[in-house]
Amino acid sequence: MARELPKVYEPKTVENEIYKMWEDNGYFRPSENKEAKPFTIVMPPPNVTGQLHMGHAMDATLQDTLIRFKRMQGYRALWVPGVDHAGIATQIKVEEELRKDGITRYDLGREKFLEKVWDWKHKYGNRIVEQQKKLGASCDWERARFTMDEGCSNAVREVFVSLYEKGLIYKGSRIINWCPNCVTALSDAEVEYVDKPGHLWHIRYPMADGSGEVVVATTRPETMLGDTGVCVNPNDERYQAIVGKKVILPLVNKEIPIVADDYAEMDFGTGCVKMTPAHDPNDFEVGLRHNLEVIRVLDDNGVVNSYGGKYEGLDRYEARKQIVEDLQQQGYLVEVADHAHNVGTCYRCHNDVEPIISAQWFVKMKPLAEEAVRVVKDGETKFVPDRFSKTYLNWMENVRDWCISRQLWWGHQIPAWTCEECGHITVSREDACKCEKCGSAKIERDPDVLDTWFSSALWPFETLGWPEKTEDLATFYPTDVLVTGYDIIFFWVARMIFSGCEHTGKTPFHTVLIHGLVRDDKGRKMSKSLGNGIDPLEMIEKYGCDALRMNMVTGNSPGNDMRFYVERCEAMRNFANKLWNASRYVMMNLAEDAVNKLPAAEKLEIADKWVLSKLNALIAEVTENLEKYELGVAVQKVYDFIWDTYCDWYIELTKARLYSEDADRKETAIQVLVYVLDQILRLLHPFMPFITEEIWQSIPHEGDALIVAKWPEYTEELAFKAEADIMESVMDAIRAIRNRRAEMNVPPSKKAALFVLSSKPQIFAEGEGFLQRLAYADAVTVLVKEPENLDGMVTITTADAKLYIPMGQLVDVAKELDRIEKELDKARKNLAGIEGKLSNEKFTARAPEAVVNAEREKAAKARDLIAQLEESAAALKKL
RNA sequence: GGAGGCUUAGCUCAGCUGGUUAGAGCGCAUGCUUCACACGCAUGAGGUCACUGGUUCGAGUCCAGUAGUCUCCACCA
Repeated sequence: MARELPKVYEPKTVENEIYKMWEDNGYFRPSENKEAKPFTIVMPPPNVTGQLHMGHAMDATLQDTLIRFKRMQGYRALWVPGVDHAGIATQIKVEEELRKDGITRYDLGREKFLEKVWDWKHKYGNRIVEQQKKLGASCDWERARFTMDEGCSNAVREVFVSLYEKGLIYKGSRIINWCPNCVTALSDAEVEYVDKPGHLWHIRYPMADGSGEVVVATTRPETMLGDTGVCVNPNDERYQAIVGKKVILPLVNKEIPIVADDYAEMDFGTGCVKMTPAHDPNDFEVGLRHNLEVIRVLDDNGVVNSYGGKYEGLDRYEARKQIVEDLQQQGYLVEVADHAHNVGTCYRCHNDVEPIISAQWFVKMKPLAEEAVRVVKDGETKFVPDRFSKTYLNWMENVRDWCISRQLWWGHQIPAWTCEECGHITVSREDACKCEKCGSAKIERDPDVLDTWFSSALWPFETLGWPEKTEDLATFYPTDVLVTGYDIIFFWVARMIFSGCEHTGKTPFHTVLIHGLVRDDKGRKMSKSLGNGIDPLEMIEKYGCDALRMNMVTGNSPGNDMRFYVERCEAMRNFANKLWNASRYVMMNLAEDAVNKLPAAEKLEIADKWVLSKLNALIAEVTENLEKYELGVAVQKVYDFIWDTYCDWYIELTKARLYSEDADRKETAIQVLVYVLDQILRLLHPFMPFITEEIWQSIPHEGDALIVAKWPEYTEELAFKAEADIMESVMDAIRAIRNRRAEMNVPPSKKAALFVLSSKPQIFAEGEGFLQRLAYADAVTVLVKEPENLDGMVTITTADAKLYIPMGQLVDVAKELDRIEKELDKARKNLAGIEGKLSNEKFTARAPEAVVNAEREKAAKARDLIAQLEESAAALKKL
């Protein structure tokens, strides 16, 4: 009987059904087996506004591969999914929608606006989840979390209050990065510096006493409206006399002092720097030291305010233009030089960020960083690859206080109430109704919300129930591996580590597996503006999810970017099809009532023992590679085994038996075929979950589903070294014959007799069937001595045998001799190399014995080959 | 100004703790209606592993330097 399967694998029809089957059966939940060790991954929560892109596809594929591997190994594998509320991104999105109706969030008011955002969340928030399911992600959706759900909100509140109580959160006026477009403060990490061509304007500031002038240089002339001083280096002889004097600020006509501070570098520009303490972090520091006034001249929208005099109401760029023009006209502009400089831009909207003095909330980082540095230094958390621990440490050791307040509405509102009577700030776990100091009921809640990353920082434990003492938290925390891209080490990984240490006393994961970015085929970042993004869902539609996943993981090495080639999806689709057809072949030959059971050892033939040995080695290697997070290496080995070892060789080797009349031998072959196929499917399942499950369900199997089947293990009894070697000898002969026939352009349909002379004749007696089928021999004769007549005989030499094929007129003796000479030359060079090594006493004395022995074996083989070739040459010459 | 990555076949990339005849995919060439698969089979061509030194019995693999290239971090107006 034959089980019929379609000739071409159709992923589309399979994937949805399989996924549903897994989900319906609860396979994504960690097993109930309390004896088993837990293994936990928390998923980097995608933005609620997100659309699945290749970055997600790679991230999810790596995580899912690890989770599936561990699940099969018997761990209580838990992959916690969730979605991030993404403060700015989401708010902007909803505001854009409102704009279509011609309204702003201010028209609606905070409460109504937030309702709109929640509406939006309920409407679109599940889209990214559905897309992740298309990737085959085996997360426990029942445990899915949202950074603004009740539990996470509680966690955020608890963390904020407890840090405040410990004095690690404070409110203060500092220079922060301000995005005039998003109208909010940003953290240092949220600023992207871009090299932009600009100018250096040299401006004349006359001395107040009329004794001359100083010239200052600036890249942002509009900030001069807020200048409250000029700074020179105390050691600068040019300016010693004028320190303490005053200059007149042009356009503003105001006297400002000249101060001396190391900050001014003598050899940059003129050595004089204008000081704008409200709009430059360095100037702010200098200002503190010298008691300079702080005058903020730009408002929240980047427009000049009333301190800007006649420039009030101008946007910062217009103001710059106007001011430069006026300086020029009034003769204050000395020089304009081209000057490229590093401009901070908003990581969300990419507009220039303005350093502005502003009252914001900060997390005091120094005390928190200490433990976060220690856990990485002590290896309690390891980065893979290791070089990222340096990146991390460098950042953490120099980290500055974290500005966590955002002037947005969408997010966790800061639990702080300011008293209108006494000015005291009440920070509380419960919503406050009166001032904790004076008892006044006239208190007002801080309108700001927290940085989105403030809640993401708690992700590994808030998702498991913290601050409640839940069973999940006890079981699955600390988590095991965090998988993410190097682009968010500072934003997220670093903050999770110090948060975990501070609030749970434990580093949140022992391993951080870092991957790179997915780039387009030209190596460019995939981006909306370039329009070079490739939609993962489109690839899934076209080539199947498994093919896309394979694309993401083959050739992928930790920490390195990869280019996306559609052609590789195609190649992987082909691979899926190959596996599909190999399975079809096995099933076609399978009896209805077949079971998957390896035959007794005495029934196994050399091909069986060979493939089982190879499989055994594969299992050991792949398991080790996966445990070391070398997913790319692991998958390559599985791929090669399936295509090369199983399909191209083993299946072909079994054909003679499968089509023979010997029921017993046939049975053995088919049993081994099924057994190996089953093992292959297990090894491949973490990478290609759908097709492997689909096939596995169709072959004889024990258990309900491959997703929860046992991971293969190395078994000593299945390592048949000697038999595997024999098989390789025969395969060598087959390859050599095919090679010669191809060179001589002999079509496969033209069979020929084959005579074999070997020091190991029994090998070739056993291998006769293989030679017939795979080396186009019609009859195989094992010889005891060299044939008398070599006329019309093609001679092929391998390490273990000499093969003779009577090809009559096709043989060209001169050509034959020529090629033997070539082979001899190669073999002699090879031997010379090995002998060189062996005659080196230092080598034999110092190299490990196994290595030396291996070289000796190689030398012996090389000598045999040379002897054989020489004999052949001599025989030919006689003709 | 610091830190780090990359440089291996025509293209894109693997190569783990030093010992392989240096691999894969795509591409290329030749042949094949072989009863699982042309999304296939067989065979082949193609590499002084950027360069220069060093360590070692032995280096694509470790160390130093050089060149090219990319990235991150940093307050030089």
